[in-house]
Amino acid sequence: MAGMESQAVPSDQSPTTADRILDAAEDLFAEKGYSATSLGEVADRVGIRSPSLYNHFKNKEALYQAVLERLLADFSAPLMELENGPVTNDRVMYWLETIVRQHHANPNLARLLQHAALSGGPHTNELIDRLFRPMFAPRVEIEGQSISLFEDTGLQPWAVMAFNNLVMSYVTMAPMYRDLLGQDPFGEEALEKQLSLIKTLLVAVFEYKGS
Amino acid sequence: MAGMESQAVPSDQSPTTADRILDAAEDLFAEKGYSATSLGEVADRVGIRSPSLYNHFKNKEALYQAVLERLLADFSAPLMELENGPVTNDRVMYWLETIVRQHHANPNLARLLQHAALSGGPHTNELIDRLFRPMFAPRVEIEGQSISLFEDTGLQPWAVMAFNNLVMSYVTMAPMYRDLLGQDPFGEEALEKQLSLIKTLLVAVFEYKGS
DNA sequence: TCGGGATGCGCGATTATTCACAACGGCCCC
DNA sequence: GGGGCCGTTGTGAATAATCGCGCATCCCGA
Repeated sequence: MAGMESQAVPSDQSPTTADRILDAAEDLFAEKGYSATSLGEVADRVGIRSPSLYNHFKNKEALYQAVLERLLADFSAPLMELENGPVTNDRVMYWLETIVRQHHANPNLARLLQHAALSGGPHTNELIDRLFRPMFAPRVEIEGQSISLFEDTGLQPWAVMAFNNLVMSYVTMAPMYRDLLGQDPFGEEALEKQLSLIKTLLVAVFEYKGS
Repeated sequence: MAGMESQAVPSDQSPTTADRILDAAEDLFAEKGYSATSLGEVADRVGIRSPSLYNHFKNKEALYQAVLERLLADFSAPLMELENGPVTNDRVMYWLETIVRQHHANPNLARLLQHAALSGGPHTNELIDRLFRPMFAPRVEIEGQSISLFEDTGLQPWAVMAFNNLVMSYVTMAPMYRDLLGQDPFGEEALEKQLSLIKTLLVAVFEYKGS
């Protein structure tokens, strides 16, 4: 789940111990949250003893920050791409699809963010600043009447967050989907269904001209 | 936040110690999750020492179950009401509004559920069974073409879950909304905005007849 | 031989849980 | 009405487990 992240190394060689620690820690932090994750468990997954972790990371907090950094690097890319051009309906649609696929490929960032938001701890702010704040920075230009549907009602930022929540909460609620819908929530079939649903919603919003 | 729950007692008298423990525990479990919540902190909020908790609850797990029970009793009511009649667009709309208001009034159930889903622990199943499973039980009758928009594409349960996620993730992401939108996410103004947004989405879906 | 990395040991803090015991209120019986 | 009694609710002390983390040591490959 956290295995095939960005790697600067030439690809074929086996990952360094530090990377394997990051992988294990990412999964555990995402699953149980910061304080409920024990370094002993991280070490167990890597196959070393817990004091060995300190050869690679200063302490638990530093390990968490490193995990966060690696995730944020991956996930802030699509938005920067969106803003490299006019914000049309089509490109918003494409951006949303990219995000959905990305969270399906690695659900851990959504889970980490959800843990942070729930406990309102100090980690929350960095995540907000790096993931969402850029969305509401003074925009280059917003074109088309579609998105301005919300703009003039003051609902636009709320709508943006709503679609984000739609994507991320699917991932954070995945175990529920498995049991309720009887389907692997991260399988190809489920991905197609979620994409189709979100697109339907988005198109409906685009075509809706007010009651 | 967890103060004015259902009370069988004549109302005016001060709440029992057990109730005050439940209130404190509910807030803490919802904020930090099960294992990150310490009984010492619960006891502190009540104003007693932690061993005293054992006079009212067998152990930590039993306390958690009691908290859950009280919440589920409150939150499963609206759905039962929905199913006491034809499932028309108007009544679905009304049901959704009720749910939104309920989660705004007490965000703790959504938070508890989110913690459970994230860690996929044993608490998840009971929540699913009591909150969501009834939604997908063989229905009495679904009327109107609106909802069947999803039905014949096999997306209907997904759509139901999507709107639920929309409501619940707003609550679990509340700290983010406070910082991003600069507004108390549980204030009256925010509630109106979220209601308006969700209604807009729902109407858009109702009126959308396929691209 | 040198040094990065793994280890065993152990300290101090926190945690859930148990237990013996004290305060207190009501209740029966004389 | 008063004295003994008991059940409820509180307490401090103690226990065993777990955790983050520091330290001295050792191993192994360059």
